Amino acid sequence: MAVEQATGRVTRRRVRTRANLLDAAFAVFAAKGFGRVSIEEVCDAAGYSRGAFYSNFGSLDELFFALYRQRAALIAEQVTEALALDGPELDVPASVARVADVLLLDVDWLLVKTDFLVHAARHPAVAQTLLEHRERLRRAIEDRLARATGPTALPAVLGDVGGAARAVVAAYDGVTTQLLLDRDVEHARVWLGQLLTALLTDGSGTPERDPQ
Amino acid sequence: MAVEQATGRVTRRRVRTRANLLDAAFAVFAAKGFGRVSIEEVCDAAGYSRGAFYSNFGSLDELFFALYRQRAALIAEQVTEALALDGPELDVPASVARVADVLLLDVDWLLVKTDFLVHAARHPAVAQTLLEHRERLRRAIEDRLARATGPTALPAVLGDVGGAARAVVAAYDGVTTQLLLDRDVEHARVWLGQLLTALLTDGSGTPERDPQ
DNA sequence: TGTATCCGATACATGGATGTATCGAAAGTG
DNA sequence: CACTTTCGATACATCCATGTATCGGATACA
Repeated sequence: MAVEQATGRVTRRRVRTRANLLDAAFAVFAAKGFGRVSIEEVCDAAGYSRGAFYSNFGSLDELFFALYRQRAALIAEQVTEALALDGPELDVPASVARVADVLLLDVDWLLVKTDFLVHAARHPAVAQTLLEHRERLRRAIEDRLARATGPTALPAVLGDVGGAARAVVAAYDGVTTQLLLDRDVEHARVWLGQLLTALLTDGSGTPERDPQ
Repeated sequence: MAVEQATGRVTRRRVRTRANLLDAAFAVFAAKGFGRVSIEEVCDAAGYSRGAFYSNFGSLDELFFALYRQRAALIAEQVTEALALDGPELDVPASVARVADVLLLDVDWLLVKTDFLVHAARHPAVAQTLLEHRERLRRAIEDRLARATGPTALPAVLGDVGGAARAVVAAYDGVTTQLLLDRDVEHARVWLGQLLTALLTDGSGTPERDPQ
């Protein structure tokens, strides 16, 4: 079983093999999909035996969850970084381009993420975690939008800034779905750009601003 | 293996068991997810033994594919029907409401559909089929939009009517993703409505029309 | 460097899923 | 109502994945 050492030694070797297992798992999951992967396949890919696995994780589910957390945190960090590059002014096309680069670059990640989504959809506790993660992302977008636009700057049908932020997430999810099928990253990028521009502006191609 | 009888008798019993297997498969797949389901589970749910399965299908993949085709055709039919209820005038809220009823009503179907998506994402031949299916759906929406709006009636950022239709599909996919996690069908419906209204209009809340 | 602890490899037992071969029963055909 | 064909149940052999127990080598620490 997975060792929960509350106060044991923190072995250097352990964190290395754990990281290796996670990396290998990412590749294997991306290639074959969670649910079509055996523990042994992950171990083979990482160059370990199953003993190593059971010493670090209790089950494939646990590994999958850890993998998702690791990678999602990485992406979230990169998104935050990309948004921080903006000045106080919100340059929609530029922001979108940078964020889209981060979010749509790695199709393997999208595959694993979708696997995780459909897994979460059937496990309420996991779904809760994922919802909270999405909530944080949404809030980051919301803050960014609020910082640069006035209360009346967005199309009224979306409601407040929160609605706009949720629309951004929905657009991202929608583009992702198509991208998973056609694998055309470049097209997905420009398409996401168009979509977000349409959602965040009045249709003239530039975002509405406060009446000065 | 699955019997391919080019010119045999068309047994009545056969079609019945096949249909029963498909129905049972839908329930089991929705509950546990493709990839976590064994052939025997499907047979148990349907009240047959594995002999019946192998007499009708060659593999779980084959059954899954048949299941998707069956249900997708059903949904497509209902969508077409819902769109046909419109008069020549395009009443965006009304159309959206009817179509959303069809598309978002059954969370079980969304689960199976997403399973199929992620399966297709890793099997190019399957992806091709799914892309073609989506293409047909998109075209139906496009026709419907073109019938009721003029060339300049939609926000310019989306490009032509084709772009608008793709935006509709993307919005649907995006809302679906969220719905899978929070399971709030009612909220998803109004949310999809808002989103589509925002995409298909100039932001005033009513669709643009040809200048008369 | 000694040594106590930890980590991961190996071997084993078990359960479950798969595919096939065979046979009795059901359903279509004349 | 024969009787031929098809369908699906049962039994069997095989394989693969899982989880656990054990043990030797690696690692941290004094």
